[in-house]
Amino acid sequence: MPLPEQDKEWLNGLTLRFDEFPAASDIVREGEVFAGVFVVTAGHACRYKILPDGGRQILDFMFAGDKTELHSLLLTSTDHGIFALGPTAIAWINRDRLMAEIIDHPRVAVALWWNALQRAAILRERITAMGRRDAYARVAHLLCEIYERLRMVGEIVDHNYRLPVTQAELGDALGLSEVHANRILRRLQTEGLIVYQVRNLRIPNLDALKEAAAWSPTYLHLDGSSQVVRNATPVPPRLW
Amino acid sequence: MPLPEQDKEWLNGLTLRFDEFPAASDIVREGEVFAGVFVVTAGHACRYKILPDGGRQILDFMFAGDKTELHSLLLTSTDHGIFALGPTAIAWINRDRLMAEIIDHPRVAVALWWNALQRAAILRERITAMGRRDAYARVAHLLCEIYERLRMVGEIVDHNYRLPVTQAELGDALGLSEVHANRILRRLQTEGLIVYQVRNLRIPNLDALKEAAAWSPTYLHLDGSSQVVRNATPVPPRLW
DNA sequence: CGCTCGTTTGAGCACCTTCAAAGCTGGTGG
DNA sequence: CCACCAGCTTTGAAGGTGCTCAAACGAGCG
Repeated sequence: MPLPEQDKEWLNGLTLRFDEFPAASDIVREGEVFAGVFVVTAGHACRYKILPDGGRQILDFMFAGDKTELHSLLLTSTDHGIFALGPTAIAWINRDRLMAEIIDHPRVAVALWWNALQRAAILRERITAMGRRDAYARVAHLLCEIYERLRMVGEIVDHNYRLPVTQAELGDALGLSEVHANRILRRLQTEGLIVYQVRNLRIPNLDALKEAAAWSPTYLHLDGSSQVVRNATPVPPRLW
Repeated sequence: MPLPEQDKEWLNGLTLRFDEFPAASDIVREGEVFAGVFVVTAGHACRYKILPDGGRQILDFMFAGDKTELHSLLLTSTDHGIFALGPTAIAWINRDRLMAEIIDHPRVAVALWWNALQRAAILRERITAMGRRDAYARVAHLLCEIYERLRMVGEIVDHNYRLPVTQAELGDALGLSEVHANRILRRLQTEGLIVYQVRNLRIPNLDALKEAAAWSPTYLHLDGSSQVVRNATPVPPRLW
């Protein structure tokens, strides 16, 4: 996300082809040989796993600018699927050229790397929420995180964002039942912390919601990130 | 972990200095500026977070061969601490030389990269367990995972491994209370799936435990990994 | 030998689940 | 343009998994 404009354009040149997926369709199926690397250019997707008993766990969300890690080079098959929550557009990346060109674009390499570290931090925060927060704080926390992540890519309009997620999916992301996810959302609504209608979320008072979630921005590592990317690189350019 | 012997030796040459930590001590404190990269050479450590209300969440475990990701280069401060569960020895890595030498050792770069991908996969599996498995399967699942990870580094002796973890810590890792963690362990014990005494765990019938946990090895990506590392690299050598 | 830390067990309770059914809403076809 | 339909949301009621509080037991250590 925190890529300077010039590198973004350069990245466009790497695109193999664009693809679109309708709402509620699989982009990558669990267990299949990983097709390649892609970037979400618009829409909302998520990674998920299906358990033997049919249960589903949503692992994390992917918004515009998010990319798959470079699994395909090293791992033979995926351990999870990727699912388009709403209509979603992606750009498949030419792996060989990506690899080859990264040498000349240290910033991009650093950005990719930084991105992978941030994703891991998000996973750790999710674990923390699922293990040690109750359903109320957990839902509030996730809504805060999505807010901040969408804000970074300019998808927050007047404290509103689209969240094309059913309440069952929200539950699957947080380890809650559909019914309980609904009750928590209703409670947040009656308390005035959110206004959730037709898959659109409005957060009138972000600070209040963050308070309820005990949300802290540190795990997103927003501070130093873009500087690092911008200020040349901490490693010799030719390295990457 | 799946590093060929020659690269291991080479890695030894990169060590800045060795350090030892007693049981139940902090190796890295949460929020501090990240000191650097290190490898656990012996012992058992874990990453953790402390919540505002005092609750603790253990994020994952680090055994011999596990290393910190290269956070220190890109992120200004840690979002989590690292804690020595038992007496633990680590090797601090000389970052600059690591960076510089990686160029000439593509295998090592790939191994590091693969390692980061595997760690993320482990985090995703943990999320799945916490969200969609009950306490019984969750405990069994973690014990299976630790078994397999320790087996890779040769720390399983006759179906036994040391697990220098209190039951409270086990609970903190899985989102359970100390009391409930205890009850589940006792249940696994009476069912003959484990023998757990003085922080030593014996698994008489691994398949039975895996069955109880609905454990599948895919997320560890053990299959292709070492081959990839061994078979030169999928990318031009000079790249990494 | 006493002390501290960890384990074990009991009892009561709460959060969250499951099951069931009714109310909505947006999309589709007649 | 209306009616139907499918999927999503909402609400109620009952039950269970796992928590909290509390206390006893054990074991290693100074």
